[in-house]
Amino acid sequence: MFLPMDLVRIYECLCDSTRLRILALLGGGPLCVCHIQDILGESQVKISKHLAYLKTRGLVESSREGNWMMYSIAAKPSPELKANLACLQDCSREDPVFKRDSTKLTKLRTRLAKPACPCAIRTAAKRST
Amino acid sequence: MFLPMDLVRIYECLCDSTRLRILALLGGGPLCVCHIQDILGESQVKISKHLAYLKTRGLVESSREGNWMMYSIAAKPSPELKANLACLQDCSREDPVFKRDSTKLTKLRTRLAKPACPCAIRTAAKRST
DNA sequence: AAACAATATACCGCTTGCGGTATATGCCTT
DNA sequence: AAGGCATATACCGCAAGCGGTATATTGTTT
Repeated sequence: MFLPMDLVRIYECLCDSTRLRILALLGGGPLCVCHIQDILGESQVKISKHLAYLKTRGLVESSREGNWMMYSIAAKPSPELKANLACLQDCSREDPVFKRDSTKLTKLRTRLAKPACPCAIRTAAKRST
Repeated sequence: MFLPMDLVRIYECLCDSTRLRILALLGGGPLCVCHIQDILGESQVKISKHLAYLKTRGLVESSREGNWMMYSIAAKPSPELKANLACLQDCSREDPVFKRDSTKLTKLRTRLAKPACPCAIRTAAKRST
């Protein structure tokens, strides 16, 4: 009665569209919170809380980088997690929302020579005014 | 913002252990409610409600067979559903709970020459006393 | 038509999730 | 040390899920 729980925990993480989008993004490598926030166009709290949710369930890890928090897919995913993330990447390939997100991400990445934070950009913009 | 919904709907179905077990069982072919009920050892209401849940979201279909209701995986599953069910079957291969369920199922199947309902057996047992 | 068997639904209480506003924390710059 | 930026947490209200008891529904048997 108790071992499908690992799987259930995973699926609980997957049954929210914001979290799906986050995971799809992180599939492409680590990101800081404000990156995610910018790409998804959602509030800071919302993103932060979903990240916390994912973290407590072990799908995601975080590390501080100065002022920013970098989030990434768990370094040592369980076989089930691995399988399901692969499945997600596969399913999301066709979807307009996921595609838009990933386009936004690549744009962001090219716009920034080094993978700095968009916050840096926002700050720069403010200063130049 | 709206198309990952198909995926979300699927994952919502997968994030309960009872539903996972049901889906894993149905992966092996159609079953009537009392089969499922017997194998999982859960109450009638519980099983029935989870089946209804799965049905409204299109993961599962039902057809009446005399007194029984036969449930089966959707005949024309979306690619996402197909992928995720395959993933589930894969993940469940190792799990003790799923294994126990499927063993119970094969026992049931061999015990019954034809795939009749366990209810028939229960009834017969009652009558013979 | 009456009783029964298999399944579904109504209602209830409890818990969890979700998103929002307000506020706290931690690091960095000046 | 003071202010600012990025992020996290507390609290709240609302909606949804889950499992239970009681009851309804539908088909079958006698």
